[in-house]
Amino acid sequence: MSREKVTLSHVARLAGVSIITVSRVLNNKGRFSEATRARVLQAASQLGYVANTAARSLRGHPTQILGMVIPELVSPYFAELARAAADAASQMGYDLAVFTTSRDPERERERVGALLGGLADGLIIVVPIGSAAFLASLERSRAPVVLVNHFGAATHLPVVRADSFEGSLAAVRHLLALGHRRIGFITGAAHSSQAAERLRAYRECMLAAGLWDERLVRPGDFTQRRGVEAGHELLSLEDPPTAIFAASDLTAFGVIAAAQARGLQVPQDLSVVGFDNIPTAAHSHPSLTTVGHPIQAMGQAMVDLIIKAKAGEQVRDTLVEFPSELIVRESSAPPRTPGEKI
Amino acid sequence: MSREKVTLSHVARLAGVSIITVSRVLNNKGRFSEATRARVLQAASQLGYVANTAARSLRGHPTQILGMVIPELVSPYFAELARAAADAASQMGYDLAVFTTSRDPERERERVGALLGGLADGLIIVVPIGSAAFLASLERSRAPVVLVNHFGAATHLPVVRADSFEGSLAAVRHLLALGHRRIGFITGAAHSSQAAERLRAYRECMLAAGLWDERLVRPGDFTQRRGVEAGHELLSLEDPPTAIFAASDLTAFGVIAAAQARGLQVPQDLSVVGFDNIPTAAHSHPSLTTVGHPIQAMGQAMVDLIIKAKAGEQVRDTLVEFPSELIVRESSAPPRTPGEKI
DNA sequence: TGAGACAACGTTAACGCAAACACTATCACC
DNA sequence: GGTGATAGTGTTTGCGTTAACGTTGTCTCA
Repeated sequence: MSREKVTLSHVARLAGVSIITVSRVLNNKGRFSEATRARVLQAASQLGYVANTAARSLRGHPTQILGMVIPELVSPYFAELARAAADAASQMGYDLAVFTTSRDPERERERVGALLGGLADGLIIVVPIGSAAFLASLERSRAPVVLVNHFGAATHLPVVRADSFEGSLAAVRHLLALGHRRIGFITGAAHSSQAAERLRAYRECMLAAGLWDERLVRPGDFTQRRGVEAGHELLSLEDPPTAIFAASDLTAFGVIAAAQARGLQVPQDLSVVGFDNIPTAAHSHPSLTTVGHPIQAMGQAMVDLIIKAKAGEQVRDTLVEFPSELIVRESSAPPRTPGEKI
Repeated sequence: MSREKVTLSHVARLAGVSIITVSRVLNNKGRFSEATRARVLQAASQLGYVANTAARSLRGHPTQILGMVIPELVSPYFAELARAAADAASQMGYDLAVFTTSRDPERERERVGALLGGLADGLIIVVPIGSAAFLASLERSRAPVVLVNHFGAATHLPVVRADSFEGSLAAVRHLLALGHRRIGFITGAAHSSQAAERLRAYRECMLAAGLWDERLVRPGDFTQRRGVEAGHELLSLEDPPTAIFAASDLTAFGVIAAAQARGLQVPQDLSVVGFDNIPTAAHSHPSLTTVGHPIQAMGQAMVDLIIKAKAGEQVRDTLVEFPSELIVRESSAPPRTPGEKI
């Protein structure tokens, strides 16, 4: 019923015991009589006492909060990743605080420091922010940190990542097996290592098949808007592709929209394959052939690693890698043979 | 270069000054000579000093972190809301920590308390978690809190919300004006007050037009999956609707997928209108007619209110309400007249 | 009956930081 | 040459919590 903050000493006074006794009862740690326990709980509840997290943390008590830094919230892939981590954390009795990457690396560094300086018990970092120096300083801090989808600078920090290469290879081979020869590709965002892997797989596969053509590759940024644009660009070629592999599902949907806007049918006139297996991919028409990561398992792995690190287990140089998997749905089919044009 | 945590006193020792001098230099507060400043900064950087947020917070220093509690990350609407809040917060020099709602109300209450007990300077709560009692206890705590899209129990806490009624009314009237008479509706999640408003507008409008038919209303949950199902349900009626208004864009896309799977064309055979104006709505084919909220402005309003409250300004009973707006795109058109069936 | 065991609770200190206050030079000025 | 202003710096204290240790009281058993 008080209006300002209630501390242990208020509860203690009301219950007629010492501060430390209240602390023990509320933390269920140490010895106390049943009668005391009842009185303390009654007093605490009457005053609406809530422990001050900052003080606890200062004293070395864990906050039960894990921090997660992701590039953005709006992208379905990152949203799913965050959800998976949140689920796993919740199951282990933690809360997950999600932050989006700051544009300013200096500020980013400060924030990571602040998080580890009492706010969070551990940190899940989804993109390699900043330099090798930054990673090195994280290492030195000995804080429980796990990097996700990190392919960059060498580090001893534990890493959870999903392969993009094999899945992309499977996607392109799937299109080749269907009989496609002109297969377009729309890349992901320039700085993304995952995007680089997807492009690498496409390039390698097309080169091996003797089908590489630079004009079939268009830059993208994982967005649907760019998918529409790049789709039109590819379909405007004098010798347009019969299939397009996009580095994200959103981009793939953009391609489908572009194709439909031009009066083309998917998959009859154009096969489209995405990447990410976002929820929408299964519930669109046509449903989307795509490559997926085991996101639930990745979330679990991140949280497990953090908790292990907190418990003092050795996690240096741990690398947990998950496979990507091709999921064939309706948006990919054999190309029309020359004879059966509309 | 140290491996354990570096405190002010370490920096002080290395710089050959007292703790408070280091504090002053790093916070750029109070007086100190240029020489001292340089030595302190050098020492701090050499040791990799980062201020301990918990200790600062305990001392009354703000953390520059705002907390936000949303029901889920994966829904595009909430993701956009979080993004808007994060942008606004960043602009004001704050970081935004996003939490998803816990299933357990007791745990939720604890967490909110913990956040306000030293972790965050303020809290943006997107759904009315729990009871009037919970809101009352939040009020008593005098912490900077703002409720978003709260339509429930009476409270003196500041509220930012967007209208859903007028926009929904406009959507249904738009379909009526196009000539539709059988207009289906797919609701949002059962517990959502926004969903209730959208249904209320639909119902009121259809009743007023003398077109109300209970069978045209199907329960939904804002998801695309459910949109596919409910779409098939509606289109399987003996007298199917010529237009469907869905309480979310994802659901609307589900309806479109269902229609297309049945060989129907949108909008020629079926008009579809969504709600939320998610980014995808503009870049799909057909692009989606929908109702939108001014999400950027809402995010700004949330953060402004929190900051005002922190500064001691009176925000009791403040209600900032934003209008919803119909955005007409390609997915809505006049119904086929009886004569022009396929 | 008194020594010892142990349960129940309290006192004190410390976590890292910054505000309040206190102190010492240095300098200007009458 | 003393007064006071001011710049630069240090000491102390307390934020709310919990760990370590200390104290008190009760009970058991030889």
